[in-house]
Amino acid sequence: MSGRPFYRFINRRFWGGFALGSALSTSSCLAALYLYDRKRSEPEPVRRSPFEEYGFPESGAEVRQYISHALSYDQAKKTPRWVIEHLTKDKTVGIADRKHCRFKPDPSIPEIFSASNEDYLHSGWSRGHMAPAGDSKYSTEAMAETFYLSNIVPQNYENNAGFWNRFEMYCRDLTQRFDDVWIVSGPLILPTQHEDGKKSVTYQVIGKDDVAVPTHLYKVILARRKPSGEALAEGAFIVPNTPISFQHQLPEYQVPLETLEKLSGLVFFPQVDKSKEVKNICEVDTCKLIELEEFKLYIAGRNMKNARNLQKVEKIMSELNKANIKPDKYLVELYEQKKKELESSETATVREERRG
DNA sequence: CGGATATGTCAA
DNA sequence: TTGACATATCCG
Repeated sequence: MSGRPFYRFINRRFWGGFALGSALSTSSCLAALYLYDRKRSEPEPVRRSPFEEYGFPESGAEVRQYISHALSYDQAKKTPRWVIEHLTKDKTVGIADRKHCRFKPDPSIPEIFSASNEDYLHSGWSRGHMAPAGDSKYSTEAMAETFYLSNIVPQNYENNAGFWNRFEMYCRDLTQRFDDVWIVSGPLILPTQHEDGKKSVTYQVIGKDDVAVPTHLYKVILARRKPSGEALAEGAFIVPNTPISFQHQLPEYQVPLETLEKLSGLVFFPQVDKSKEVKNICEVDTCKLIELEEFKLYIAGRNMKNARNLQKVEKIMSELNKANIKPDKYLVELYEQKKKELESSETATVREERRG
């Protein structure tokens, strides 16, 4: 159950009527305005959610809640302002599969404020998740909701598949060492300085809906170990929306939380008691993303599982060899297994063809 | 894991 | 004929 708040519906009817000089009487307009104002001064309380423990980045703002995440939406930019998720170990495992998911407009957002898939098609930008699909493997419904375009921003392909992807993997891996991990992700459009020293904010927009292309993406991480009473671990990161090579390390992009708050206009985790000690996640944990070799092996493993013929299988191995990467035990086992599987099925089809 | 794109199916 | 949806193939 969601949809647009009643006051906004009234508001749009009112202004529509006003512009047309239409049948709406003065009194009904005033009544509409009264309802609008009254509704604004008494906002509906948001549904209780596990995210409230340490507060949303904006209080009093309209918050959309899903199974696995919640977000605040920017109706002009057609992207989220921020997306918050509560990540635990058990949410990252399960049978939900992104191959069965599709990007689609969020049904709870009015069409005129929504991006569409066409906006992204051939735009030169990929559809980048803020709450990652891979964080919701425990639930097909939750994963499907991460594909709503309200959770998506235009993102550089290479950044999305590379550095940001590895960043997300690191966040998931945090659940191996912390019981609760809260993550806020979102886009930033930062000013640029020109040759004359003047600064301005400019950004590309794509598609008929003018979806705003962010210059940067951010993540704020808050992590907690449960029984210990140990200090919370926190980190804020600002990552440019451009290709980032494997030579760059995550801590290069860490900023003081206050810096990100100033740039974004948001207060993150307002209910965290700042008088208590809060530690830097990069000091308490590694902040180390997986490296080139491990990453390529991982990709090769995925491709190996999906391989449909022997030619593909051999190609995966030869390309690793070309990149001078030695297959690990896991991949070799996968390779042998796949080869056996495909050989038997191919001889079976040959037999069938002879019969037919 | 993160994506794009081309083509096919089926019902309105 | 079109749009929603699925499948196949490609890439890092």
